[in-house]
Order: sequence, then C-alpha cells, then structure tokens
Amino acid sequence: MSSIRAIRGMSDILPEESCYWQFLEAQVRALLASHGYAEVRLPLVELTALFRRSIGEVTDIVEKEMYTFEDRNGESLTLRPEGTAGCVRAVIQNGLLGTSQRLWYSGPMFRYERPQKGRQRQFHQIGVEAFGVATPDMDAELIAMSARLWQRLGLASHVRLELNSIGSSAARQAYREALVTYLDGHREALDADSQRRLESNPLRILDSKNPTTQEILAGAPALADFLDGESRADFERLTELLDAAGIPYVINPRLVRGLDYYNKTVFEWVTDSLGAQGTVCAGGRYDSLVEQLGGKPTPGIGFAMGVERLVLLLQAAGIAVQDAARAQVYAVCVGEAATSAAFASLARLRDALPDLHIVQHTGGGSFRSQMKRADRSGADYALIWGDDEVANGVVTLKALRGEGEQRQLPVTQLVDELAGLNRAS
RNA sequence: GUGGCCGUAGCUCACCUGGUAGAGCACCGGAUUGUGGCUCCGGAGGUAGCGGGUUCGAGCCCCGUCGGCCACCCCA
Repeated sequence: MSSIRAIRGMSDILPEESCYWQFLEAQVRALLASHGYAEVRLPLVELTALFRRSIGEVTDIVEKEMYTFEDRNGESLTLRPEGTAGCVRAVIQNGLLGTSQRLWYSGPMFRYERPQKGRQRQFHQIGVEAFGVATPDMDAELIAMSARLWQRLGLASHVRLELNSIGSSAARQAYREALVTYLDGHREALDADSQRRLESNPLRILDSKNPTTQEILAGAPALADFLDGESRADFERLTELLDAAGIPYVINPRLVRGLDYYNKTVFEWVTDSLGAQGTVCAGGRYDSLVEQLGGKPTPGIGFAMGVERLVLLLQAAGIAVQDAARAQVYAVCVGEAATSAAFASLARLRDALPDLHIVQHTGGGSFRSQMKRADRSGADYALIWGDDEVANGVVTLKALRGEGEQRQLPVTQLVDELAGLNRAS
C-alpha cells in the first residue's frame, strides 16, 4: 500500500455507492424543479469573515472546525462549513433580492471533526433557500416539499419531523436569561459540557444527552412561554398548514439549532436507523441574516440535507437503485478481424441507439474468458464476433439471461433487432 | 479534543497458552480445438499498517505511531 492516502474523513465514493448518489440527486432535482426552485452554483471557498459573522463566533464550527488558510495575498479564506452563508452572500452580491427567490445548491462542505458513522470531514449537502417571504406558508412549503421527497425516495416511514419555534431574538434573549438563572442554581449537578455552555451557548444545553442534565431541565422554564406574539401566531399557523397537508410532526420544545442565525421556525427530519447521527435534513428561518451580512432587510428560510446520511438511509431501508452504468449488451470479439468488424458495426449501432448501454470487450482473450466477462458484466445479451461471423457478414446474438437459443443475423439487421430488445427490456 | 474496539492475500476472516501464514470469495489457466452461469483440477497473489522493545524465536506479548470503525462532543 502506498503511503499516499486520502485525507482522513474525506472518502472516495465508488461505483457501488455512486449509483445511490445519482438516484438521490435525480429525485431531488426533479422535485425542486417541479416546485420552481432554481439551482445556484456557489464557490467552495469564501472569506473567513463571512462564516464568523453568520454562523456565530462562539459555535463549535467557527471555534474549532473550520478549514481556514491564508490566500497568497494574505486574506483569510475558509472552506465552506455550510451552505447558507455563501448563498446569502451570493444573493446580496448579485442583486437577486428585488423579488422573492427560490434557490437550491449542492456540493461538498468541510468541517474538521472526528469521523464516525454519518459524519465526514468532507461531506455533501443539498441546500434549499427561500428569500423574501416572511409568512409561515413559506415554512410549510419547504417542509411539505421535503416530506414529498421522502415519499418519492421510499423513506417516509423511516423519518419523523421534529418542529419548534425559537422566537424572535428578543424573546430568545429573555428566555436565555431565565434559563441561565434556573440552571445556575443546579450548576454543580450539570455535566461538564453543559457547565461550559452556561457561559457560551446556554440554549444548547437543552438538547444535552446527559441524563442528569435532562432531569434538571424537566423543571426549567419553557422556551414556549417566552415566545413573542408574532412567533407564537406564525408557529400556530404553520402547524395548521401542516395538518391541512396531512404531514405528521412532533413538537420538540428542546429543539434548538446550533447555528446562531436561526429564529422562529426550526425543524429536523430524524431517523433512528443510522446510529448517533440521526439528523438527515434540518433547517429553519433566518430573518435577520441578510441584513446582518449587509443586504437590505429580507426574511429567509432554508434547510439542508446530508447526502451521505440519506444514502446510508436508502441502503438501510433496502431501497433498490439501478446501476446507471450497467451494460445491456456486451460485445465479444476474438481476433483482429473480428475486433475491426465489431468496431464498425458498434459505431453504427451507437449512432442509431444512443441510449443502449453497450460494452465492447477490450484486451483480447479466448472466447471462454470473454464470455465470462460478458456474464459478469450483468448484460442481458452478448453480441459475438469471431472469424466465422466476419467471413459471412453476420453477428451472433445470445441471450445471457432467461430463455432463448443464440442465433446469427446479418450485421445490417443489428439496429432493428436491438431496437426491439431495448424497448422490451 | 476525549474514550472503546480493530489493523493478516483484492474482499471477508482464521491461526488454541509466542515455534517464522491459511480458508472462502474474487482473479488467471485447464477439463470444454469458437461460448458465460453449475461442477472439478491447477495457478498466481502476503516485508502480518509502520517503527521500536522483550525473547533463542513475535502475526500473537509490551511501548510508540499512523490508519479504520463506533461513541462522546458537534451536527447534515
């Protein structure tokens, strides 16, 4: 084994996996297009300041997980750890905020974390963002669209929607103070991480996995009691719309998101089938982020899906996907004359039937070894060229699956013959 | 950043208390002078992650290091 390896947490996606990625991406593209969402392609690298200002200075992402480096001109750059910040930057910079916008993007994100199941250092997200609409019908649209995606992927029974409102920033501020006051009385009983977060990010204590901490939280003031009237009304309306659309949800009053820019609606789609990293899609509203990053005040809401996690879930759920590169026809050709004849005939065949998957054998070998390859390729048919076929201007067609004797046909009939087979299969 | 488990053939894994490597699958060839899938026969393939230590002798024990998996943390 060579000493040159892939970087830890940055894995290759091999053919066995890539067919799941293609399936997922195709479904997502079709769904987003059908709802009027347009794709944007964004840089992987942004100014470090963009992430510091949007994600939040005291978050783990900014404090210890970013891939930050100095450009040759001395500017501090960062490999994007998430997609929303760059998307917001792009809509501001390109003047897209005159009307409401429905956008999506996909690609790799980078966080320096310890790899585990469902967590890589280079991981992939598909993000969806909607700008310019403050009303909860937009929240409902995004959630309903994601629900429809699980339906289309065959994952609906494997995920559940958790929902919460974290209110306005003023409401959150008031709640934070009440929570800190309460928890301060139990400081000694809290786990070490929660004690630390008491100073840095008290709301995050709510979703601590520590049992003792959770017991203490049972008596804590509730975020819902601190919500401002508008947040309360919008959340109520959102649940009505979800009910109307027949989308089940559970309200999780402990659900808070890790990134600072969220307000009002936050939600997560979670699964129990993937171990510890069960969040497969998550998002929320961010009504002050655009202004915070220098754009004119514009509300926004969005979510991101973790592609690796969804692929794991597709596999865990036993969803069958077809291998896009599988051969339908494998061409066997033994000898130089046969290889030349095969090249000539296959060129015409590919012209006539561009969607037919044809693999021509390369590298020589006996009939026996080539037939073995044909079988292993998974192809439905073998096309066989040898000296006899060349001499007679014919080709042998043999079904590799199911019934049927092999037969010879004039090469001039090849296109018609396979056109029929292609439709049938 | 912390912890647990694990690194032996391309893959999945054996090798009882240390005596210097093996199976299945995959691959190549043959039985079948131009025909795959089943069967049989044969073959190739390994500096046991790497470095050090203990020992007459280490895949096995000890230390270090790198890597993988899972969990904490964090989050998609």
